[in-house]
Amino acid sequence: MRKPCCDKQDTNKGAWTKQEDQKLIDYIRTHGEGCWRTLPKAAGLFRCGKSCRLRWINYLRPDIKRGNFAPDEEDLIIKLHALLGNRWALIAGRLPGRTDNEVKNYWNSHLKRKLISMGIDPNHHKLNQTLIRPTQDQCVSNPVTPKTKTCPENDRVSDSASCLEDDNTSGSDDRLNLDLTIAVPCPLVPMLEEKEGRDCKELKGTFEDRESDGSPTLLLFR
DNA sequence: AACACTCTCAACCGCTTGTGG
DNA sequence: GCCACAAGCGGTTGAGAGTGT
Repeated sequence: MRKPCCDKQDTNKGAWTKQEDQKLIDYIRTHGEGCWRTLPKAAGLFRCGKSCRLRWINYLRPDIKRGNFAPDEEDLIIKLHALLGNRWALIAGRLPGRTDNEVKNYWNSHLKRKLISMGIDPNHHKLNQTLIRPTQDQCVSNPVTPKTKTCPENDRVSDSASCLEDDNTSGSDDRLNLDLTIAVPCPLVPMLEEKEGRDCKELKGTFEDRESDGSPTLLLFR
């Protein structure tokens, strides 16, 4: 039988108070992240270490990007989900400033439903046979760049689905190579541009499975 | 205004994975 | 290789906010 991660009798549960948040922030600022098991006691918190870790990672970390997901982020999540499944931490790792919890919640509350409403199976990212696809009148494909369909409701998602369909039919190549277009978060653009010495507002990327752990690496290029 | 219902998201729980002895 | 422990992850829950009637 596994030992509980903390003495449940002495721990607070539920929503965090401002004071608790401040204690955690102050402690981590001084001592850094790590050793979550001993942190609560050291920081004077009556919380279990896991709870502290979660609070920090999902809410208090200074680099967290809050607010609505951009269409580009939505698109990327859908593509990554098709690629990786429910591996939220991996997906979140490709979205700067987003946490696994946030991505998971957004998927469950928005994207999943969106795909379903469009007749796409969110688990397998395949079009249901019964789907009534938008007519030419409703959804005009750009003959030059299929990625820029103009469709009411949302085009990017349908685009993701169609692109994934293509991916699925392209055989069982082990090497992942998704052609993606992502928007770089605004605060990062100047940094990137300085580093790259060029306009980086829109970059193209591809995933390549070239790391020993098998996780795909996002390579940016133009 | 009051109630019911739905939605969102922070937080919890339990399992898995990684690491050091 | 085995064990114990800590950290990480994904599924699930529930409180509170929002919306409809």
